[in-house]
Amino acid sequence: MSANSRLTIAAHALAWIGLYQRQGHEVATSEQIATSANTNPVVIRRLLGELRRAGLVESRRGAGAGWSLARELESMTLLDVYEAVEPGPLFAMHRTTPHQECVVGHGIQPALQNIYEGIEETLRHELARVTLENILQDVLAASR
Amino acid sequence: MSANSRLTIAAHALAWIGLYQRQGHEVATSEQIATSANTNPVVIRRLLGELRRAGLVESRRGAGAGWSLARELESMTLLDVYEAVEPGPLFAMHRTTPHQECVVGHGIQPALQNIYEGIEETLRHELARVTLENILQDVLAASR
DNA sequence: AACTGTTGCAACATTAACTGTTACGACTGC
DNA sequence: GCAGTCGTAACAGTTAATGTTGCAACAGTT
Repeated sequence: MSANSRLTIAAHALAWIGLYQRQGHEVATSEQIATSANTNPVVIRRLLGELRRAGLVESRRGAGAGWSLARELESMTLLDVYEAVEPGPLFAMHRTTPHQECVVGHGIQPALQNIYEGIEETLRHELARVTLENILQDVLAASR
Repeated sequence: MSANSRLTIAAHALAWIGLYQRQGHEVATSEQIATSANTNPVVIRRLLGELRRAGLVESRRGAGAGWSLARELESMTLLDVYEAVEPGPLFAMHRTTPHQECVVGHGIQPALQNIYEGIEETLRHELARVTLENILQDVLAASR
C-alpha cells in the first residue's frame, strides 16, 4: 500500500497544539505547526480543516487567530484521527469487475470483502486503544 | 492510505491457480488468470513474479509453460501474500525530518514508531489467520 | 476607518506509486 | 525449427498526496 503520512502529520499537529495550550497559550497558528513538522502551512490548514469537521479542533479567524483543541487529548484516539483523515478502505478491490462467468471471478469479491472487513475492524480496535494524550506523554518522555 | 488492489489481485491469482490444478491441470497461464481478473497478463506476471520470489508459486518457461503452486493453499496465509506484494510500512513518517529543536518535532517519530509497530504486528497476526484455502472455500461457497 | 495577522480556499505544479500496454528476447516441449 | 509462454524493459495514463502561490474573508487593535 502506498503509505502516506497524513495520520502522522495530524497526530503531530494535535500533540503540538495540546502542548502549546498547556504552556498557557490560547491558540496555535498553522505557521508554527508547519515549522515544527517541517512542511507548508497550507498542508497543515488542510489537515486541521478535516480534523475540525470531525470535531477535534476549532479555529478562529481574524487577528490573533489560530487553532485550539475542541476536546481534551485524553478523549481523542488515533481512531478518531484516522477516520478524519483516511477516507478509503485499507485494501481495495479490483479496479475493474472480474469476469463473472468464472467461478473465482464471481466469488472472490464477496469472500475478500468479508475478510477485509474483519481485519479493518481489528485495526480500528487497535487504533482506538491509543489516545493523543498517550502520544504526547511518549513524546515528552523522549526528551528526558 | 491510498488503497491498492495488489493483495486482492494476488489472492485472486492464487485461488485461480489452486482451483485450476484441482481440476486436473498442471499449469495456468498469465493470460487465463488475467481474463478472470479482467486485467492485463503483464500485470499478473509481475505480481506472480513477486510471489515466486517469496516461494509461493513456480513458473515454467517454454512451450506448455505457465504457473503452478509451490505449496498447498492450506499452508499459505494472507500474511505471506501481503509480505510478498506490499513492501512498505502501513503508516509513513514525515517526508522531511521534523524540527529537532522542537520538543514535539524531536519526540514524535520514536513515539509513533513504537505505536505503529504494535499496530502492524496486530495486523500481521490477523492476516496470518486467513489461509488461501479459506479464501478458495469462501469463493466456492458463493457459487452454490 | 484603516491596519494587521491569520484562516479558508482555489488553482496549479511536483512527486510517487500503481496500473495498463506494447514490444521483444529467452526459453523449452514438440 | 516452430510455437507458445515467460521475463522484463519501456513508456503512457491515472490517481493521490504534497508543496506552493495568491488572494478574499474575517476580526481584533489602533
